[in-house]
Amino acid sequence: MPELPEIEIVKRSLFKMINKAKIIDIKINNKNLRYKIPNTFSKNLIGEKILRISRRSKYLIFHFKKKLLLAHLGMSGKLLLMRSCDNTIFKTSFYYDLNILRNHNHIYFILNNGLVLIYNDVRRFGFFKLYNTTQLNKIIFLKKLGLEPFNRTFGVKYFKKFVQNRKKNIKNLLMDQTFVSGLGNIYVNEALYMSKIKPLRICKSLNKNEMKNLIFNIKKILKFSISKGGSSVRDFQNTLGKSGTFQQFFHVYGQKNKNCSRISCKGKIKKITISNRSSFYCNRCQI
DNA sequence: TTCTTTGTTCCGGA
DNA sequence: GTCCGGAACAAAGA
Repeated sequence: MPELPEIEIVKRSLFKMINKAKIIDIKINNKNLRYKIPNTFSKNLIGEKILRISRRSKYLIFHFKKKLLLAHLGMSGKLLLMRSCDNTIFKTSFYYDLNILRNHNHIYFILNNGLVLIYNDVRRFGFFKLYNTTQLNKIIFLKKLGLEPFNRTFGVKYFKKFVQNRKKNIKNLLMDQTFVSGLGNIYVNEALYMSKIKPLRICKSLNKNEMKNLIFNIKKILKFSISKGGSSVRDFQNTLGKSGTFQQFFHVYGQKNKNCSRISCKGKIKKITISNRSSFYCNRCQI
């Protein structure tokens, strides 16, 4: 379930291993990802050198001389690197001890540095889209996004202005990618717990201190998770097949019926559904 | 067999 | 026109 920290981890491991590599071949096993991969995809990418890899929200961007490749991992997408052995790479010479089903390997990018970048996605909700431009502001997916959480402008002033006349609850506001981009269900639940705010609170009702604290905690929790290699709940693994450990630090997500981890609090963690998504909160310290 | 899970888009109602 | 949230999407595990 890749959210911002997980994508950041993937970006960093990719950068180390394949930045400046050239794509020399592409094999597509399944075109039917969230958007169908066009027939021209391989032809337009073969021969291109990866000049830079960046991240915006939960999107990965591969930069080429005159093109951009936008990638989204959806819910279960994984990018894996494998070492190729000469000319038999598609038969037997991939080696991996990961618990990953090979028939969910949808795309193989063969690189000139002896590595193969594999896109694996059980649910096929992820996508790749190639653009004939190097300008990020031409990409509609990115244009719609709100501020990055680490942006300095993401503060109380921005929050106040955005929630004016809004009736949304705070959980849904934080999930709204046009408000702040990169958070998903896990980090929203955890950030609200840290901030002692109940997920059902109407966003307008937060006072200035609560807003300030919540914004601070969002930045803090994302940074901490990145430092732990992200969370490995269900499907997430980084590009080298390593799992993150942030899930060891969850206080509410998946903790239904457990005692609140705040020493002075005698509350219990409740699970409710908000907009078809599970929400977890302490019934005592989150107000 | 049914429910749950994930992020995003689409669509209908207020 | 704007805002909001439910449904849909794929697939697997409980």
